[in-house]
Amino acid sequence: MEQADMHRLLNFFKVLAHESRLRLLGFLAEQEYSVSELAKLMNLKDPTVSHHLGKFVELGLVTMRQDGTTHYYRLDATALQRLNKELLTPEKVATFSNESGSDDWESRVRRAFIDGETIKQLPQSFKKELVILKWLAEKFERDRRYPEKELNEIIKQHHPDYATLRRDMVDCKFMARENSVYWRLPQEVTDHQIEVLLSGNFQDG
Amino acid sequence: MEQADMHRLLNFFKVLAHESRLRLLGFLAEQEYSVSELAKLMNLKDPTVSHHLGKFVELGLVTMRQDGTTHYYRLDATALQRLNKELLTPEKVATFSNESGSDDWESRVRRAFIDGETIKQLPQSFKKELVILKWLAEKFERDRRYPEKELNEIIKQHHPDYATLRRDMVDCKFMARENSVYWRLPQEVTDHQIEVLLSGNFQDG
DNA sequence: CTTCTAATTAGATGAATATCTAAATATAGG
DNA sequence: CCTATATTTAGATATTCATCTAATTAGAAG
Repeated sequence: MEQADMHRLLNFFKVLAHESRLRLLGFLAEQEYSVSELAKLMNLKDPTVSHHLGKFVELGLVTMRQDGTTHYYRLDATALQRLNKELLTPEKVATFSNESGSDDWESRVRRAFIDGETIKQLPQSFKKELVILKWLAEKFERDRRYPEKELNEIIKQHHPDYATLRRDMVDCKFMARENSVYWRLPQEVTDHQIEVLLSGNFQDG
Repeated sequence: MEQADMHRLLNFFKVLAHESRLRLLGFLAEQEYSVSELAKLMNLKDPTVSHHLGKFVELGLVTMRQDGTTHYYRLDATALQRLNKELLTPEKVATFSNESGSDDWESRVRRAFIDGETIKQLPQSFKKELVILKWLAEKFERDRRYPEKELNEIIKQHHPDYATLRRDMVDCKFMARENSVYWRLPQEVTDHQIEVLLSGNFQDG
C-alpha cells in the first residue's frame, strides 16, 4: 500500500517536473487546444506535444475529446486539486521509506537499524545506540555468567564488531564484567547509568 | 511573477521527482539521521546521499544540525505543507503559459490579433494595442539589457513593424531606453503610465 | 478506393542528472 | 601537529528522458 502510493506520487512528480509540461498545463488551464495548436504555441513539434499530453492523460490530469481527426485536450481542474490535496501529507511521506510505522520512537529506531536478528549498522547517535544495546542485552539471560568467548559469539550473531558492542554494553552498565566473565545487570542499574550518561549530552528526539 | 512562481514550482517538482529522494524523505519524516546512516539504510554511497540532501536543504524542505563532524538532517514538516498548499492551485497553473486568462476581454483580444507567436495585425484601438504590447513585453526578460538591434530582431519575430512597436512599448513604459539600450520596466511603472494614458482617452471596449 | 490532414508510434540523438570514485575539508582527540 | 572520522566537493560515467524525423494509423471528403 505504501509503495503503491509512493510510486503514484513519484509518477505525478515526474510528469510535472518539466518546463514544457508545466507550460502546456498553463495553456490547457484556460481552454481546450488541439495538438497542433499547442505545438505552434510552444514552438515544439506535434509528436513532442502528443507525447507530453499522453503523460497527462495517463495521470488523469487532462482529458481528450475527438472531433474528426482533431483531438482537443483540456485540463481537469478537479483532478489537479484532488491530487494536490490527497498526495502530499506528512503522514504519507513518512511511509515512503517502507520502514514505516506509526509506533513510538524506539520501535522506529529498531526498525531502522535492525533487520531480523542482525544489526544492519551501528547508529552514530548515542541515544539511538542505546536502543540497539537494549535490544542486544535482551539476548542474554539474567542471573547467568558468560565467559568472554561465549559472549563474543552471541554478539557476532547480530553484528561483526563484537568488540565495540561488548565495550559499550559494559560502559552503559547493561552488563558487568570480572575476570573475563560477564553477566547482565539489573534494570535499575542500567537505567541509572544511562541517565548519568545522557545528562551531559542533549541530542535529538 | 508568473515566471518566478513557475520556476519555483518546477524546481520543487524536479527535486521530488526521484525515487531515492522520496524514500529519503520517508526516513527523514520519522526522525533525524546522519548522512552515513541514511547511506547505509538506502544502499547508496555517502556522496550520493549528501547530494540529495543538499537539494532538499536548498528547497527549505529539510534542515541540518551539526554535532561534531556529524550532520543530522530532518524534515521540516511545516515547509512541506506550505509548499504543497501554496504552489499548485489552478489559478497559478493558468499563469504558466503567460497567455493568461480564462475567457475575459484580454484573452479575446489576444486570440483575435495574435496567432501563435505572430501578431496578425496591429489593433486600431489604443486599449487593444495595450493588450498586444503587454503580450509582446513578456517576450523580454526583466533585469536584462537589450541593445536596440537585438530588441528589433525579437520584435520582428512577432511583427514586421518593429519601429512602431518599439516606440509604443517605450511610450507606455513597458520598456525604458538609454543610449540605444533597452530594458523592461517594473510592473508598477507600466501600470501607472497606462492609467495616466487611459485617463484622457476613453475609447471602445 | 484514393487522397488529404491530424495524430500517434517508432526509433534515433542529445541533454540532464543520479551515482560512483577520488580528493578536499572540517572536526575531535592524542 | 598528526591521525582518524564524517561530510562535502570535483570529476567521470551511465541512465533516463525530451525532442526530433520518419513512418504509421485514423478520419473525412472527393
